[in-house]
Amino acid sequence: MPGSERSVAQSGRVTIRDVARAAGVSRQTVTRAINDMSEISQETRQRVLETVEELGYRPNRFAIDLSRQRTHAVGLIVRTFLNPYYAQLADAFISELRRRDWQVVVSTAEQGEAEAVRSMASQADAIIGYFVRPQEEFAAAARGVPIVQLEQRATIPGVHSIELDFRTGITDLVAALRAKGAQRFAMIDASSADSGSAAVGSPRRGFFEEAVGAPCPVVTEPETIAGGVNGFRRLLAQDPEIDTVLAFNDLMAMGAVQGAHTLGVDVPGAVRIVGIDGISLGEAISPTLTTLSLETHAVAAEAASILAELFASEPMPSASITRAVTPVVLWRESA
Amino acid sequence: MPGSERSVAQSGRVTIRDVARAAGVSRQTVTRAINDMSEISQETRQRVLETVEELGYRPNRFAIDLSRQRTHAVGLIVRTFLNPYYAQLADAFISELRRRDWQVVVSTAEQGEAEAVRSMASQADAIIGYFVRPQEEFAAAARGVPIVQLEQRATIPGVHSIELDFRTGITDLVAALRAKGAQRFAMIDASSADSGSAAVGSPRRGFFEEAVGAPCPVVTEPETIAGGVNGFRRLLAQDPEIDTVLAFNDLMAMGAVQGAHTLGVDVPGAVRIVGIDGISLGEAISPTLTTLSLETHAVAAEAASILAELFASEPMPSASITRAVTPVVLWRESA
DNA sequence: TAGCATTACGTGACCGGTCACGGGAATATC
DNA sequence: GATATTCCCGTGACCGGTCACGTAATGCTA
Repeated sequence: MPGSERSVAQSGRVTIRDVARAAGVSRQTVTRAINDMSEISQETRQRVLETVEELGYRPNRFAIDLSRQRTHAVGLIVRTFLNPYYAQLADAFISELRRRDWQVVVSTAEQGEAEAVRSMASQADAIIGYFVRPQEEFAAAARGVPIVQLEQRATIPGVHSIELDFRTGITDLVAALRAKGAQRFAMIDASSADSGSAAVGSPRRGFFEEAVGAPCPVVTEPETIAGGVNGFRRLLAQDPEIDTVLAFNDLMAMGAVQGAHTLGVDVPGAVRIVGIDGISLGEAISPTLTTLSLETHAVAAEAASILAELFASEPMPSASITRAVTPVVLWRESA
Repeated sequence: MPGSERSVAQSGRVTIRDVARAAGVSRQTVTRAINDMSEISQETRQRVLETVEELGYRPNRFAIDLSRQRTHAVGLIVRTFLNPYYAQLADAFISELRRRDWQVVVSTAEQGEAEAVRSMASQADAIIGYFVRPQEEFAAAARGVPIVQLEQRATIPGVHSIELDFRTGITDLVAALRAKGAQRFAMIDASSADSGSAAVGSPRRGFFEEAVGAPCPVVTEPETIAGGVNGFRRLLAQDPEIDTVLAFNDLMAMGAVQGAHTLGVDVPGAVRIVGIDGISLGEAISPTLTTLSLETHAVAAEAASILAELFASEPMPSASITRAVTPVVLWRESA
């Protein structure tokens, strides 16, 4: 006769004790049955499992995580899901993190990045985020929770990063474009509405000008379709001879294609248009969009591996870990 | 002299006991300080808070949730983030659920809906999902965790739903289209690749034919841009006189617009094209896409309110709760 | 038949917080 | 001066699991 647990008959949820009592065994034996452990006979396991089914027992995940001291919730912060690039990024992360059996908690940075980090820090064991404001602003809000920053290189201890090697990607792109006959380059840059410094222009622009090697027309627009339309119009007004336009991202590039269409400019016949991102929607327009793909799956895989390393090492290393991913050109019709 | 806690000097994390010891107070006093409770003096609170900062103490969320018996993780399952509609839906849910301080755990149903529900059930207190397979298939996998099903009405106990009133929405749409001169309707329906029954056609199609009142050309294509392109081509080949085309969703409608453009058919001059979804990207093409908006924000708000009701009532009601949301036409350029 | 594994199970302690109490000291009330 | 009240603060129990042990029963060997 097994010792009897002090019964509780608690209202509401059925606990492991209820199952143990009903099956006439101890809590530990129930644990062994549901977790498929050894040191239990086939018959007992069977009986316990049936009892579990009968009572509709569902283990409390908080209790499990608490006692196992295990951690597996990763927070993902992006700017908005309305830009398909971030949606695609999230999609890549979800499948990558799911593979490792990690929970993915998502949030957007609409209320501010520091605020998003702060609230995420109490819910997740690590934070992966796409931030535009300087590291210092949100790093403190993490209160010790490690952050993996996307795109830009991190330098603060505790903040790691997946760096996108735009220099190589854009240099390759320009070279390939030249080989196809491009001569007069131009760019539609994003207005750094909330990016750190003002009039300096984006890094993408810097590498672009560096690769082109000569000063070329650049206009600045908001990161939207409409911005792309406008940008293209302004560029053409500024220099009617341009034959190749790089846009800050795919959304703006799609706008540029639309703008060209409206103005009766043939793409890619008269002007080649290239975006940056690699969203699958680039195939939705005509001509389909040639773009510098940011390789979301590779980024997700690298970020996950950094996290795995972080979780495994004890204590957490304080130095910044950085991995680089190089964008590659996705040749479609617009260039 | 306060009684001294049995010290542990555990490796790794700093716990509430460490803070208590360092500040020379009890655990309860630390709790009072960090949770901004009463029954504590200003000076003590200050001192404890400083100690917290000093030690970098961060409360363990599992322990909190376990002892508070509080629950606030909502799982969101969509088919894929690659379709902007689902991304937009997720965006709406994230901001709605964040407002209520609920955690949002996301997952896609790429590995099958039942499997997604099963793994979500152990991580979340409720599941919101967009499912295409019959309720019976995934309802069991939830093991008692309440589900809110989107779009289709649920009938199984424990499965609630936000129903989209397509009958009203589509009837209104067709009437308005008629008022604008539409006479010969046609539709590009989605092939029910993984939807329950085969040759019957989608509910959207049913309501459309009901509203049109007469048999009209319908072709079936996969739910992609390419499907839309193809569908438009086939429709025109089948009946060159059609003047209004409804597509199953916005992605397909965008494909149809592109197909029309390729065939040299003027939109909306010769043929009006209307989608269903209301994605913001519909403004990205030219002409911009007229569409039946599925009101993602309203859907998110209703689903959240069902959840709030569910969490509040004790025990959880077993009957199905259903709220309806009526789609509204978003008039843009293509119709 | 003593000696030793092996199998199958049970018990106390613990994870890190919170809650319901209880109690001492200072001030107020009669 | 005795009692009541208020303000602070501490202690034990508990949330629901898991882990490290302990132990009884059985089988096998010497």
